[in-house]
Amino acid sequence: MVTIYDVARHAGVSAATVSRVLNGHVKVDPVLAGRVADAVAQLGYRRNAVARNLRTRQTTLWAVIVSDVENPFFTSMVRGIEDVALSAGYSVVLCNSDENPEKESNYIAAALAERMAGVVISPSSHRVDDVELLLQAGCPVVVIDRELAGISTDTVLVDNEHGAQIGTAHLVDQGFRRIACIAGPRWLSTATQRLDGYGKALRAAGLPVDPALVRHADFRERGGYEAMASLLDDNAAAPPDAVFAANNLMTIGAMECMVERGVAVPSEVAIVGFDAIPWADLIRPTLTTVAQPTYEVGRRAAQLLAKRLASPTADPTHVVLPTALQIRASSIRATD
Amino acid sequence: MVTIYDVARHAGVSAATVSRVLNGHVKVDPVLAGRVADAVAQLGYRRNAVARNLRTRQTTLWAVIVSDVENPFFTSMVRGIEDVALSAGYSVVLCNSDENPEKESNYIAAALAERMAGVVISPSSHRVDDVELLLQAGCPVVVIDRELAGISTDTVLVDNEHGAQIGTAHLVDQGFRRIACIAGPRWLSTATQRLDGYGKALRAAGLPVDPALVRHADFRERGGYEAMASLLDDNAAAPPDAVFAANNLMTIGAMECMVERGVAVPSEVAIVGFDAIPWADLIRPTLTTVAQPTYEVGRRAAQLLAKRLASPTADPTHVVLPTALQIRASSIRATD
DNA sequence: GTGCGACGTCGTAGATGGTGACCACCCGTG
DNA sequence: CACGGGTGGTCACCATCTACGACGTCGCAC
Repeated sequence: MVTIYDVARHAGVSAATVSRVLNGHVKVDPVLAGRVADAVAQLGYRRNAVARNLRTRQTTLWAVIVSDVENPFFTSMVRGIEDVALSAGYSVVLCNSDENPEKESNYIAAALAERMAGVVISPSSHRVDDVELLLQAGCPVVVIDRELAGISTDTVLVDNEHGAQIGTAHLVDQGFRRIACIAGPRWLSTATQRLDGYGKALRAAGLPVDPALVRHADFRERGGYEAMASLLDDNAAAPPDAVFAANNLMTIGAMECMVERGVAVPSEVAIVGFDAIPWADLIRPTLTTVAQPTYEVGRRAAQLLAKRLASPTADPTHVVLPTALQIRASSIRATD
Repeated sequence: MVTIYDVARHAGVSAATVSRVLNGHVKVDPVLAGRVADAVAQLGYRRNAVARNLRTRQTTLWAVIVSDVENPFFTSMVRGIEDVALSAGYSVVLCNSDENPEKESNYIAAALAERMAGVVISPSSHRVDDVELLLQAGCPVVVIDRELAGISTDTVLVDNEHGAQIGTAHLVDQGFRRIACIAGPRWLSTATQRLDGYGKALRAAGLPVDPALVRHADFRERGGYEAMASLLDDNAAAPPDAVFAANNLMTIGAMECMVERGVAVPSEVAIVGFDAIPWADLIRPTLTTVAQPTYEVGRRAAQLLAKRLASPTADPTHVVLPTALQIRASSIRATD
């Protein structure tokens, strides 16, 4: 591997001058600069970021730790982060914690060990100590999608409670009365807030919140499927006439369960899901969803991180983005 | 940030001894080792991977450069890579080249600069020089999904030609005669091989390959949509009765175009897509696809990379995995 | 019991590649 | 000739690893 010294020798200057040419924040005689540039090209020199990072005590890498790369919600967000990061001169490395706190811990340790410039994380765990570690080490963190209690960082969330409320209220408006909820894991703020929104909408309509109509699952397709199956099995006497599913993959799972069992949607059971679903227009019936501005969540998070790197001591910013109900066929009550 | 010297001082030993305890491949007096471990715990020491990477001239990071994170095909593959990498002691960082050769170049430069241990790449460009750079620098590369001509690396592909052939032949078997093809970018091996398979199936059935029924698009949803629109517009006199779409997102796009225009699938135009599509069972009609073993592609690629790191001089391995036709409703000819 | 050699363990010091503060030098100008 | 601004070289430093050498201990032989 060719080093800066090889370049210096080849160009007949000192290594420091090569470094100056490479970084460009100090003036160098154009003649020498030219010789250096030639030497770099001829030798095929590429600077060693590892050595550079060690000396400068900083890197240009951002770690983005998402809880499920296979969920289109997160990949769209990543695109938003990337676009901002690249234009700010940073590179994004994506880490998939797979809803697994242990993997998440490992990636945080790696981010710390590699002295990454910053971290954007959608926490898979409600534990706060790993993130605390990052902050103690002076590594800026932006928390997205999921709130982390008891810790003060820049945050970008969406209005989960309100989104769930309008989604559920829409079902109420349509005349459904036994509205079930497939909620997420109890320890995730997104899950509890969406469950709260569901409850609020029911109470606002004077409807009871029946525990028999609420299931907690894991935000995965399989979990949604099983929750739906359990809702149908356990309420055979008085089945739900509608379901509010707290994320996209669980909505899919619930749909698959109903298709498999021949439950007609929406005439027997209507459904509204949280999170947009790719090609929702092709699914029959088309799915009513509470859409989040996923790309925008990523973009804002990246902007916050860039700003924090510029001024580390500013007060944490909390951004809450709005959701929007997109009404399609799956939630429309058949007119008798 | 606490360094190995701080630990050494605290434990009353030399930094070298701390290093030995940390790495564990040299014997150290258990008493000293214990003191070191205590000091590490008390001070909250975390070793600086940057310095370590510099000194050892190696890292434990793999760069996985995919051409589109938003395509479920790639994310599933990434999971396969991850699972192997983690169990082999490596961490995976995911880079999204977004089908953009320039971004790809940047990420390769970053992988090189950061001296990553290895790279798994699904090339967005047919240019070979960037990958050549990696190889010259001694960084092992595994190419996946797309062939890179004129370069010798470990490779994991699927049998694109055969997959396309059985997909198209299935349409022929169903009695369709004007079978169009929405092909991918001309410079991607996956695209040309699938187009070849399409042609082969037609010729085997004694059908002509009509250029008016072939469109090249960009493997994106939008591209599939536009290609379908163009196929319908330009062949208004004698429209295609079936379409073979060369990847998942373009299949979706083509479907959306047909839904929008009220073209009935499969009675007016049937469709078969390459690549599985998530929740294909929920789409109406359900989609016939040529499925690839995506997770397995990732797993095998990771295994090859791990093996290459162990023995860098072994001959390159080429793995070709089979595809399988999954027949659903979108390709079934209505019986008159 | 003493001396010597072997072995095991630890510390010292140099190396890894690059950066930047500091200093010396050159040249132009007053 | 003195002064100063601009340039380039020297060298210390970033945090860690490891080759080498030193030292202590133990065993064995005389």
